[in-house]
Amino acid sequence: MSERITYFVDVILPLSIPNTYTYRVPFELNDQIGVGKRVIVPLGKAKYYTAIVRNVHQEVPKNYQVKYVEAILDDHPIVTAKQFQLWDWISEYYIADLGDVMNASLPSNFKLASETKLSLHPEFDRSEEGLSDKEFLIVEALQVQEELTLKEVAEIVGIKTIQPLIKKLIESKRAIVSEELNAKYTPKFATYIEVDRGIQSQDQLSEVLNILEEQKKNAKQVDALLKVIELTRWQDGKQTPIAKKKVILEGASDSSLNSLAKKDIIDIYSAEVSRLATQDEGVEKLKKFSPTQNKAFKEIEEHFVDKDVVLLHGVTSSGKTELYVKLIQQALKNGEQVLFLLPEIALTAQLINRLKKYFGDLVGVYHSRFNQNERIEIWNKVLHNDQEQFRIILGARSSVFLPFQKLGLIIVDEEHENSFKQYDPSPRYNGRDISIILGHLHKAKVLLGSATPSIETYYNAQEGRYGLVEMNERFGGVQMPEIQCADLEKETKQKTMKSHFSSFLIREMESTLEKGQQIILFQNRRGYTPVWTCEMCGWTPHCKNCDVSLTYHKSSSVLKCHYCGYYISPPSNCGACGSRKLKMIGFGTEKIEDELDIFFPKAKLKRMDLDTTRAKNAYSNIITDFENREIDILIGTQMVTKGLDFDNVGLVGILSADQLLNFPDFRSFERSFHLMSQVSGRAGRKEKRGKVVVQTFEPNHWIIQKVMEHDYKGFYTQEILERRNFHYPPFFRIIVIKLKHRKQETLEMGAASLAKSLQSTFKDRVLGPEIPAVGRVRNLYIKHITLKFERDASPKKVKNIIKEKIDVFLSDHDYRSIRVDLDVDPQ
DNA sequence: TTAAACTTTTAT
DNA sequence: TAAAAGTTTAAC
Repeated sequence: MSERITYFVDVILPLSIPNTYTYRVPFELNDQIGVGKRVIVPLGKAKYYTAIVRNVHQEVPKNYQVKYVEAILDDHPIVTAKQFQLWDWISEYYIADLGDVMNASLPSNFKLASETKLSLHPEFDRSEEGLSDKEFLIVEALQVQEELTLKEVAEIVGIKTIQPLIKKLIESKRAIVSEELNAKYTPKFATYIEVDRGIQSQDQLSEVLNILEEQKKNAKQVDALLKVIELTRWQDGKQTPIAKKKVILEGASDSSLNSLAKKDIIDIYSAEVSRLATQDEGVEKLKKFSPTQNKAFKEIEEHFVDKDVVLLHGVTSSGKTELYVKLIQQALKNGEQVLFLLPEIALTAQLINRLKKYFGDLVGVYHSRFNQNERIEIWNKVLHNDQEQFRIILGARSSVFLPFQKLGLIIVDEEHENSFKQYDPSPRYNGRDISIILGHLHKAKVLLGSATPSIETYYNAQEGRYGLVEMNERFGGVQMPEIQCADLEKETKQKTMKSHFSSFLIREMESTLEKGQQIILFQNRRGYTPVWTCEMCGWTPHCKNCDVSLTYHKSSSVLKCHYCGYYISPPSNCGACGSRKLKMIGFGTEKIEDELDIFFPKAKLKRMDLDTTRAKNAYSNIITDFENREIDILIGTQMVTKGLDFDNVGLVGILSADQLLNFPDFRSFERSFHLMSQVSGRAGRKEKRGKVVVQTFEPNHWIIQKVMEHDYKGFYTQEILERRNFHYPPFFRIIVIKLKHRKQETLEMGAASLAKSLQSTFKDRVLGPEIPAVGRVRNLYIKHITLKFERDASPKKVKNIIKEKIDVFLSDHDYRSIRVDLDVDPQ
């Protein structure tokens, strides 16, 4: 046995705590302790948490009494050294606590936490003497149900502060509490059947059957055995076990199978199975590249010789996916793992199936719709570098946290999408940017793909930091769609508008429908929210917790707040002047649907937005219906712009470009260009040239002109100038400090004071404090301070100063209750 | 006065 | 994250 060395471990707790905590390892666990393993540790008076070992050492901590590690959960590390490096980087760059990074990384079922349960004291004599009403209620409930969680106790007595009550019950020896630690991940088991190894030859089997058949009462067992034999597959003298469930489904009875097992004719046993659906191997072969694709592929390979990151700028349907497939094939051949990142909304069944056709089970999908147990299985497969499954991870931003062993290639498709950025909770990371760091750690190559690259990425490519490969032609020579504007100002003057539809758009829609083609209408949610308003004085009902007006939801007929979920039924008279004349203004997708029903009574309409796709299969049902041409007009938000390939779309309509353009932030032009170009890309496939109609009051706006001309470079050239002139990314880095407090006054004074302190060091790089578009959410007032730093400023130094200033600020008694959140590189 | 609600702090 | 400690509020 090893010596009695006293080890300590620094662990990361899954909490928003700035540092690691140190625990002592009991001697008997010395042999098993290790970095990257999960341990159970006590925290506070009674609670236990799952923590990750970051460090093992022998330094005795001063200043506090160390507690012991309670247990070690893993035989092998579940977090790799490279992951720790990535966590450290994220924690530093995004100014986030390590515990938050851990929470974002680990599937939550890896974490067990203790739950406090209340039960009767064994010596409690059940007398009700001296019990208060509430104590009596609890004791009574405990006589029915042995254990109660604290939540249940709170429900029974109907109050929130139950701690004093419980304390009393414990002191008077009527109840006790216990901590229960429950594992959340449980492997799934299934029962299998095999023919006993002793009787596997044809002769032996028939002999057994003959013996069985001699007795009439064995008839059922004979049937069952025949079923087993019939279902069992043999290969090279070995049998593949079959699921017992299957045999029973085929008519064999449970009891006869058990009797057969007793007679050692078959073996019944239980084995761990995967929750992840498996299907067949990849079948599709890669088609021959077009000359454009060939050229692009060669260029990518050349760039990868001396550059780690390459931007593939290819217009919609230029055949980027095939290039990805070939790159993936090469990485697989080298025995490397591949990460394929996509924005969540682009992770559609269409794309997943397409990749599965090439790679079969080698593709594993990882995103938020998977349950936590499935995520653990994927985690383990990636960790153990499984050779048969999950060589390619197709996932949303959080898949950058998987425990890759040998990552060779990262592809980030739709690189420009702002949904790669996590907004809440901390860490507010950008999946695209992290993938570049991750690539660096693994010495893997990173390919960023987009039809409309982000300004930052394109700039990096222009500067030679990234390799740049362009594909300007659509595959098969399909023409780019023809984009036209509907001039809303003109039509409004001429009174040819039909509600929110221009006569121009309606005409185009009519002729498209006549040709038997389909239509997609795009409508940005913002600015279209339907609001309940008083016709007399303009009053609208507001949320009581947030500074926003309530929006009308037709399906449930309520006025709802988007920020906190507060809702009321629509009032019948005005809250200001008492008038009974209230009506809806603005229009959402629902309203458009209604109106279209009047204009095009024969057309089949479908709406696709957050409301209609909430149900599990709703999304793919709509897609399938559209593919099968059971829908003529599809109306939707952002969702319709991503990852969908249809080949009968004759027309795409953008209902209001102005709402996009006039959004007040520095990215609004970029976002408008991306969105309009992306939606346009849905029009026209397979030989047919599609049409796009953009409704706008400003048809001469330069962004709209660039969209119409399909001129990305023109757009970039002008936009990058604006960014340089006004000190925005990529020339400057932005950090937003968000301050929140219940009291407006405290917040205002605090924000001003912090801004002043920052200004003393950073001068005019500090902007604000400003009240954001929504100045109060969930009863908290909000103020933003924006910091802009030159690209070459040391991020480390800058962040240390910011942290220090905030620490000083929060140590002020007046301001310490102000909540401070940081957003580095906000979107 | 007191119980309950609400805030802030702390944990190794 | 959750419990303890500290502070405010509402009810009588």
